Amino acid sequence: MAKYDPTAVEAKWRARWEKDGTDRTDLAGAKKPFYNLMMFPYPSAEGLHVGNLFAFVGSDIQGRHHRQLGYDVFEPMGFDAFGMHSENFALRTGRHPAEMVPRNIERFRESQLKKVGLMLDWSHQVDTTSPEYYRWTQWMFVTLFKNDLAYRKRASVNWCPGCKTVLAAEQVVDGQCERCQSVVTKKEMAQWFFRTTAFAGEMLDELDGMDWSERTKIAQRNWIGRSQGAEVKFKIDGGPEFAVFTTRPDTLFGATYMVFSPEHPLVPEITTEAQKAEVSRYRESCQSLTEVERQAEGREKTGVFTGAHAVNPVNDALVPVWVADYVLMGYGTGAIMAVPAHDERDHEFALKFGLPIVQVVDPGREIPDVRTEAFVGDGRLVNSHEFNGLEAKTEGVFSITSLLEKRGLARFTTNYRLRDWCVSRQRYWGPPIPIVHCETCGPVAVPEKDLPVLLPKIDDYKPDGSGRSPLARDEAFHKTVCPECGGPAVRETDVSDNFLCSAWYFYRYPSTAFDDRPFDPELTKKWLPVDLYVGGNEHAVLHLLYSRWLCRALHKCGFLDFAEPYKRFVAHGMIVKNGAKMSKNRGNVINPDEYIRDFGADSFRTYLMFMGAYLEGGDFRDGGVRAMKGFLDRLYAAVMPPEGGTLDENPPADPETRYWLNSTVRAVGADFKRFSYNTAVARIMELVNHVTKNSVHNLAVSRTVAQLVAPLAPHLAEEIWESLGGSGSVFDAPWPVYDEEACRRLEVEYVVQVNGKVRGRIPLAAGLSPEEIEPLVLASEGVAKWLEGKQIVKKIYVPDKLVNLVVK
RNA sequence: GCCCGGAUGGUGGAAUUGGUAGACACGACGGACUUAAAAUCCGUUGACUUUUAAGUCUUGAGGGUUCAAGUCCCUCUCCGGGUACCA
Repeated sequence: MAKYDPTAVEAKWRARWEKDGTDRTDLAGAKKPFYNLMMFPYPSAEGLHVGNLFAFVGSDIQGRHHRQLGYDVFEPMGFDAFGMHSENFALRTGRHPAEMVPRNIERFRESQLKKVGLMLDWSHQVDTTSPEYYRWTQWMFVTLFKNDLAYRKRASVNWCPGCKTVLAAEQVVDGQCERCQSVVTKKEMAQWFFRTTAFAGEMLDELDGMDWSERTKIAQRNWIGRSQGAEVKFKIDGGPEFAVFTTRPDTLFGATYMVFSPEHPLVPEITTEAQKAEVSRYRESCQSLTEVERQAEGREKTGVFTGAHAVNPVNDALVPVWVADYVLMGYGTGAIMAVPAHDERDHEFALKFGLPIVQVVDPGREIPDVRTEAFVGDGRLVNSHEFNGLEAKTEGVFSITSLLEKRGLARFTTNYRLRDWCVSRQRYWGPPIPIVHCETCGPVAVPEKDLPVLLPKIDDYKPDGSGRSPLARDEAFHKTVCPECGGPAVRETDVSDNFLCSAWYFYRYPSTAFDDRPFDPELTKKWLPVDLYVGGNEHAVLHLLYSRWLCRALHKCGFLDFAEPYKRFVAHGMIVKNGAKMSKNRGNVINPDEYIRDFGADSFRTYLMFMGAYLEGGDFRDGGVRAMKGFLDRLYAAVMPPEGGTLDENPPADPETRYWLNSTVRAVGADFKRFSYNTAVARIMELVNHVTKNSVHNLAVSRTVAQLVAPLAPHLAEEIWESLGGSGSVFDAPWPVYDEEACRRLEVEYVVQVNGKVRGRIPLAAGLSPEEIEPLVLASEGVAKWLEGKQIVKKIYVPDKLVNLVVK
């Protein structure tokens, strides 16, 4: 059998594409722009992971197929090279990130990415660590600062003792640092924040109409977490007023105590002399608790009494005020009214500390005693004086809130779970935050003309845990003058979270040629928002959330005329090996390089896509790539002229061949459209099987096969296309048009069921009427015996498919 | 706990709107070629009863709707992912 040599063929086409500029896009001249974006990788020292390739290939197929459909596809690539992943590795190996990173990038691009056969336009590469890029990352910061979307505040923040830096809420996973798995603690520090909460409501509302994978939207919805309720005003007996947030204002009469978060600023003020020592001891102990300790499964509630009492505004009842860490300062007002009868957490707390439990909701059915178990459900109010009989509901807007609002005791309000994005990092390997602290002017933005604030190359870049970046040790870096008053000043020494670098990289790709603006308005108008973004769902509440927020911010500031960065986002699945998640610990990580070397990129790509459903994920099996090489060999042999022969240049005449050809074109096109790559490969296999079995040697058939397989196996497809005299690149040949008529079979096999059980199959001409079919069915052998002595009470006909006879 | 996915042969996985379950592969078995092996090609391959032929069963478990259920509805089990004291 004629085989092809992937090493030679792939090298040939890599060189050809590069020479001809096949993968480069004329951005200014494009008529039908299609911006095909994939999530850029961070250039780790380990090299590209098979998961990266799975993601990239699935995206590349979309890019290549859109090109076949006549679009001008722009498919760029870059490197997300700032951040702790690179820096931690550098620290471990003792190599400076400034030297290690460029080498990693080089290796990623030249030895790996370029060998995969991705249709990447390398003339627009982006590297987030280059000053030409991070100059504009800093510009983003300055722009946000000037528009009051970036601010500095002292707050209790997540501190990773391993990485010795603060982290955003999104980077704390199960109480641990996303990068190094250290247990995260709380630390009170002054930090830079972006006002992500400012757009929480609109970002949530916008989700409904967005063309995104549903599970990604659900994750964002939960993370933003809207809850509607009321803020109710209480007063400390003989002290200040304070507000609580509740989604159950209807249960106001059931509030038997109040709880303040340990960090609540009113706590020291209201605590009585007698309780001072105990309260301050408790507050200190909360500070030192880690997230893991605080949230430990089944952890008992803790808290202390402040000695103060609050006045319930509806009945003037005095209730004790407690401090407890189950109330969080970062949510609502940092204080709650506790209704132990109708809230599980309050109930647990009340039981432990012997606080009263008053039932105010009557569900109208038998329930356990609220003294032993909280009742959380709908019903009617009781023990609530003038509110008795009103509807009580666990969610929604209640009439009772309006009543309270009229009396000035409460107001409707909406709270979001989302927190402002903490963006400062006490680390070295990131873009310095472009702010200067001046004693007289306060924090001042570095003027745009002075950007970038260059990251100095320092040898001692180890974080010291002091709560300040290693840059704070470099006086030459931070000693400066105030851009406003000219007085002595110090630079901000923290660097930005690297999620800021990745929140805007796709605006930069089209505009890499411009050094006087982050993105060119004309090109941006033409190419953005991104047409299709394919990536992993693990970024649902990180990169995808941040980049949506930044887009909205830039839109509000007048730099973009759209508020959503991606027209469509598709989340691919995760790939596992032999049923188990891949990890270094398990030692079952796949090295893509070896497979590509041994079997070729085309076989590897096609196998990755055949393995399972792209959107669900797949299971990588060892023999798979080899088997796929076997298929591509068979495909090659099937479509090339037979030994000593030629291909028929007439259109195929045989109806069977016409059927297979046309229906495969139809099916593969539909499969590409819905990311169903595994079935697309199966369809092509069926067509190839037909061609082989029937020795079809036909030019049109062969060329079509090359086009069908091209997005999957681009090198091989080009090789076949060229050998068969096709002009130009196979990707510039218009996608074949199928003939609907030829997709129909002339003869079909009817399934005959009796009472829903299959009793026979008869081949019949397609398109017959029930009347024409009936006698043939009744007479057919195998069916007749099931009808003997029975009466047909119903007949169901499904055209060209099935007859079901219901008998008695 | 809550929110999403899943569960189909020995294995990975197919199955547009309910209409032939197991497409397409892998593996296994048998055969051809070969001194032999590899490679390649051809055939068989859900389970059970049984000699053929035929029949029965079969999409995690149990119920239901329907002429017809992997697909729709209810209850439950297990697995994967996300999230977690958010008032």
